[in-house]
Amino acid sequence: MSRRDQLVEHMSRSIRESGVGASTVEAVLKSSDVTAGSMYHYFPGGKEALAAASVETAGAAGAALLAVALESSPDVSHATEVFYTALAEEMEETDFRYGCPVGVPSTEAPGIESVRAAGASAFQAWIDVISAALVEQGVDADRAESTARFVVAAYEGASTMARTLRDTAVIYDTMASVKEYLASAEFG
Amino acid sequence: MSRRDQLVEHMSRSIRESGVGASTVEAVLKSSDVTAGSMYHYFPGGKEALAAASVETAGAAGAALLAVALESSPDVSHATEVFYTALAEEMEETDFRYGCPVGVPSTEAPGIESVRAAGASAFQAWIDVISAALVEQGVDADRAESTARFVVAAYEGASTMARTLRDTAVIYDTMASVKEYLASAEFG
DNA sequence: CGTCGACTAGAATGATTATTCTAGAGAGGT
DNA sequence: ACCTCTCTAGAATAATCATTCTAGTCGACG
Repeated sequence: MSRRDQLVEHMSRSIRESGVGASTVEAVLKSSDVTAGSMYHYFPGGKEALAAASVETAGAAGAALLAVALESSPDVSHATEVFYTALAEEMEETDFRYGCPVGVPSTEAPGIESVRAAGASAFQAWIDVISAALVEQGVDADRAESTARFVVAAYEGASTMARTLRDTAVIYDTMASVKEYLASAEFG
Repeated sequence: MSRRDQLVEHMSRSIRESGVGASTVEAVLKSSDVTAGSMYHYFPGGKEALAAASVETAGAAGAALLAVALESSPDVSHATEVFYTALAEEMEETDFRYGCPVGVPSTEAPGIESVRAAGASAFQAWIDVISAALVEQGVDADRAESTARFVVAAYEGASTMARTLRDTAVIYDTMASVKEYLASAEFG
């Protein structure tokens, strides 16, 4: 793993835990065992550029994961179950320490334009993948797009609330409602 | 308005815009025209205590607003429309600058225990108000509670995404889905 | 072998920050 | 008038941070 990737990885972890504002490059350098010189070689834009890169990387990884899941089993309702369950399990395993690597910076630091733009690309990519799967299931394009937006929004909100309430119930409840919605509305 | 309230107000605004981590007491002091001595008189716990107080205040205000809205017209679907529409309009009016005063710190800084606890109280209070209104509408208690959790989660996620995408479409789409869900599921 | 360019080390710098401290103003009671 | 208690002022402090700088190392390639 290159030093650049190490930096991105550790910055992402720090952002998931504490957000961009409270993440320090000093801590990231230490935990990733990279020196300042190296970091400013790869990221002349400094902390902001590193944060944006970490959002971008996480966004792409999420989109890839979604795409793979929906490829092997194109049922959006089933994919919903898989992703929400994975989220709930990770929350419990990590004692609710980590938020979404895209959702956290997007909520906290959209004032940093490069971070906001990376978050927007990520969200849109996720929406596109889900929307395409819905279209595949016979939903018309407009409704697929708006449904996909709703699905991602519900997921992000559930993640935030679970971490704050320190309880996965909101994840399972939201999952159940989204699935009910998909069952009742998409094929009606 | 007391100096204490000024501090809470300006800290809340700063958090909504930039999160807790990137909010500085220096800036809050300056914008609220209060000196450091006064602040540490009211908040011996410093920045963290001020942030927690601002989350608590915003949570109570939100619960009161919800309660009033649901009292005058106890239809949860209608209240949903009112709140989502208000959110979308505020987003446009303020150029997507401000996030939810409870959701932002809860997403970013649940690692600060006092902030997390204040956020949890706020979310639970909102859930309780909505749940009570659903029970009033004839929904059984368990289902009311889990539906309320879903409603709040969807709202928070929509707020985050709208700010990042700089587009209110996700708010209206999420609102439509939540309303459809309420219509199809709660009285079935 | 030598040189060039990519990459690294890590101390130094300068700015920003939260917090503390000392001193005192002002109201309200006695 | 005087005392006391709450609150305010604002400079001083000490720590932390992002970034820059100088001086390299190392490998590839002529």
